Amino acid sequence: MTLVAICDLFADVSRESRGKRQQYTIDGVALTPQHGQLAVLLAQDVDTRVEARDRWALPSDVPRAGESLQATAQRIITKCVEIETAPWMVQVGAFAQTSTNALPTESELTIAFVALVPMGTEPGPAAEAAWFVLSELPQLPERQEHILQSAVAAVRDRLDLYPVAFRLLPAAFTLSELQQMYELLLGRRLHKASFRRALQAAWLVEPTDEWRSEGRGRPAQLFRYSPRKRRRGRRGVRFDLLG
Amino acid sequence: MTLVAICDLFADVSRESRGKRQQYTIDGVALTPQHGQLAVLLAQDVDTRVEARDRWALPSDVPRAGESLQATAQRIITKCVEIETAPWMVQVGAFAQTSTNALPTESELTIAFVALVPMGTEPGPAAEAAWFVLSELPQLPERQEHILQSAVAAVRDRLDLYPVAFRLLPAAFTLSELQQMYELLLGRRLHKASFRRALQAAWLVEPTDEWRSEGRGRPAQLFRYSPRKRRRGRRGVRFDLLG
DNA sequence: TCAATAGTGTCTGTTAGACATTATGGA
DNA sequence: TCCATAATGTCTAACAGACACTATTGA
Repeated sequence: MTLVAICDLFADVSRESRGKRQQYTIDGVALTPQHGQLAVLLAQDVDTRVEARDRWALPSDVPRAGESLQATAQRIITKCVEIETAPWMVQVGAFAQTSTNALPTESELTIAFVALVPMGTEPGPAAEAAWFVLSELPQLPERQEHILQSAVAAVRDRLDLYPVAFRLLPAAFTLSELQQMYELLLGRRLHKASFRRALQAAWLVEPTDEWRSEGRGRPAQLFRYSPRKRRRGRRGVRFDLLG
Repeated sequence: MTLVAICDLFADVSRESRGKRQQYTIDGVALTPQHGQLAVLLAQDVDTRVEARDRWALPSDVPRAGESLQATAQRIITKCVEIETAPWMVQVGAFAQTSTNALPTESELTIAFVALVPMGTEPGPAAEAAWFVLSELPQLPERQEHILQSAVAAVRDRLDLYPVAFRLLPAAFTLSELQQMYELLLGRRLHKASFRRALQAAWLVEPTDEWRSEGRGRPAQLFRYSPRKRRRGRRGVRFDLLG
């Protein structure tokens, strides 16, 4: 074995373990409401090769030295959207490469985070990013499709435990908007009277002095998120959802 | 730079990227009921160094070539317990090294899975493993304490969505045992009559012909898990748990 | 017999879901 | 005026939680 060969081998190993292709990456799934649906933030693939043009993918990056997973995900999202405060975010999980159909640009392992971004937030100026409603997605790598499904499911699973719907709304909103947000996240219709009664019992919102008139009907009062008590559910076990 | 120096450097990089210390590991959190509490399966640290003796830790390993994360976790768990069928298992999440307090034996990143093992399952013969009730844990690395808390929380969060309690019971059980299991997982007492009414409405169990007498009182009928319908919850939003 | 546990029947306050009604704007 | 939407009141069936009661064993 010649010295040149050893150096080549060393360079190869070094690139893999230290260089841009780390053993794992972080994927950020940013969700926002748009046209009565959920929309996800996709970025143009940074890979400049010709065959990678016009390919959309979840924003992704690797952690910097000493940077936590959550901080990395925050950085990835905030780089792609015009947002002032850090959005609500939670880890979806780790996803290994599904051995078949592996793209050369994909890392062996990725850890996905899902973030909720208020409606009306624009994609960032620097990054090549855009919102896509879930029903009109471009072609995505197989693993990213799976991550996206898991991310939406992770938000839905937390709906009745955390007030995530308010994270998707502006600071002031009408109760109809709030109900539509819950219906969007739950994927089914709710009864207006019951919804408001439950909302009142939970002491989650307070009315403002403002009213908003849109279209024909009576103007709606604006509310703001303002949790008061935390009356933990002291009811028995609900088996309805089991099975 | 001499050839020897280059070779040393190469060897160092190579060990990190390919050798036994991978960039990520899989941790398995096996839970079982024991003495009215949850118990976790811990293994003796495989590290044979003197200072690592008598150190208990979560069973852990790295994926083999082409092995999925879930399959790796299954292998880790089934190696440590006397179990016939694969237990219920779900991913808890990815945990990076908390930069400070990093032990040299810990990988940079670990992906934790939690498994529910039926009561009475014995630790495996080959492995140096044992059950520890959560209130009497030995000293664990800081990150493993955190993983353990997250694993228990992950199971509790799924309690009202999936019938996980049955995974902790033998095939035949009394309704009192089932109620105790729910009380153990929920961390609070339930009302007997309400519990049974909800159970009957959910069509989750069916009675067997057997009865079991333990101690003084009237013998209890044995039931088995047998989900019939899946009456998805068509009720409104419960805000009690929000806030 | 007493003690202890299993299992069931009944009552009541609460609430989800449905329906109806009033209020208030725009077309 | 008609229509559309907001907001609220009322009714009912269902259910959670509580209590009481019966049933069946061991001590």
